[in-house]
Parts: sequence; structure tokens; C-alpha cells
Amino acid sequence: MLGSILVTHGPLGRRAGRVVEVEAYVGPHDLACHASRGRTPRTEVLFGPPGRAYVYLCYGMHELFNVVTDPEGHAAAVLVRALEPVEALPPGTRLDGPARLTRALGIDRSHNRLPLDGPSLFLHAGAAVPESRVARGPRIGVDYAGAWAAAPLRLWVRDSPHVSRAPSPRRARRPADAA
DNA sequence: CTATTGATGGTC
DNA sequence: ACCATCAATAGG
Repeated sequence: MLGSILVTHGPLGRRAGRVVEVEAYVGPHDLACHASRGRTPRTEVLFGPPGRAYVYLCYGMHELFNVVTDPEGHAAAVLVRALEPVEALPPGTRLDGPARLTRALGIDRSHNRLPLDGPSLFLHAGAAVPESRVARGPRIGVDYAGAWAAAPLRLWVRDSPHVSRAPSPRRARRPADAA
């Protein structure tokens, strides 16, 4: 998916970006994958056919965009984490972060389950990124997932200035008043 | 530059 | 209770 072009069309007009950073969520056995907690109303789309959008609300205020990737019955998806602008966007628009890019392209939960070859959401195959320019490392924000947190399932275009910056490590949450 | 915190609501 | 995050702030 790196190098492909995501195009949206909606109230904001036409918006587009080139995918430069993604994370793979590889199936129910992947403890960071939402499908690992079973088939629920939210995760239902993951079990359906590939090539559709999985959009969900994160932290109560951010819409995150994924592409369902695997054949029907095997729940896996790829989270898009950063785009490189490919069309004129309002000044100051940032596409380096999974919630920033959905906000900038006007993607929200109304796009959940939509095929990615439609009028409001389209994913074009772009020029392939050579493997020599692809870097990989641990996924971000999934430390709860045990060994799966360390798996090198985040991939990005090595020299792209549009890749998101890893957050500073969040201090261990304040221990609940343990009794 | 790094580190920390509050905002905010759906899910199960 | 637990989050696949961001923006703003404080401090070096």
C-alpha cells in the first residue's frame, strides 16, 4: 500500500494524499488487532471482503482509517498513519498522523464499510515504493499487546519528511490505588 | 528540544 | 476501564 494514492470527495471538495506510513494488523491472533477480541458490531467489517474501509473512533475524538486487506473470513487490516500531500490543501494542513489525515481528507465513521473504489473514497495503486526505501519498526500506541507490540509491523517510506514522529514514551499510568 | 496532561466518547 | 491520538503547555 505504500505509494498508493488515497482520494476523497466530499464536503471539503477533492482531497488526495500519497500513503507514506502504515501499520499492519494481521489477524485475530494479533493481540493489537481489534479482531482479536472477537466478531462484534464494530469489528464486523474486518471479517468481510477486502478493499473496504474500516473507520472507527479512537480516544473519543479521532477517526482512524484502515483498509480491510484479507479474504472474507480472515480479519486483518492496514492502518494508514501518514500521507504526503499530492494536491493543494489549505495552508498548514498536516497529514502526518492517523487522526490528522482523516480530519484533513474529511474521513469519518460515515465512511465505514465503504468500498475503496467508490466516489467518496478511492485508493489508486501508485508507483511502487522500492523495498530498499521501506523502513519498518514496532507499531505505535499498542504497548498493551504484549509481544505483538514489538513486532515490526509499522512500515514507512524511509526518507519521507511526511512520516509521523513517534510520540515520546508515555509514562506508566498512575497506578490505581491498589489495595 | 523533551516530557506531561487534558480533552473526549464508543466499546464491551 | 480501556483505548491504533492530538494540541497545548511547562521546562531544559
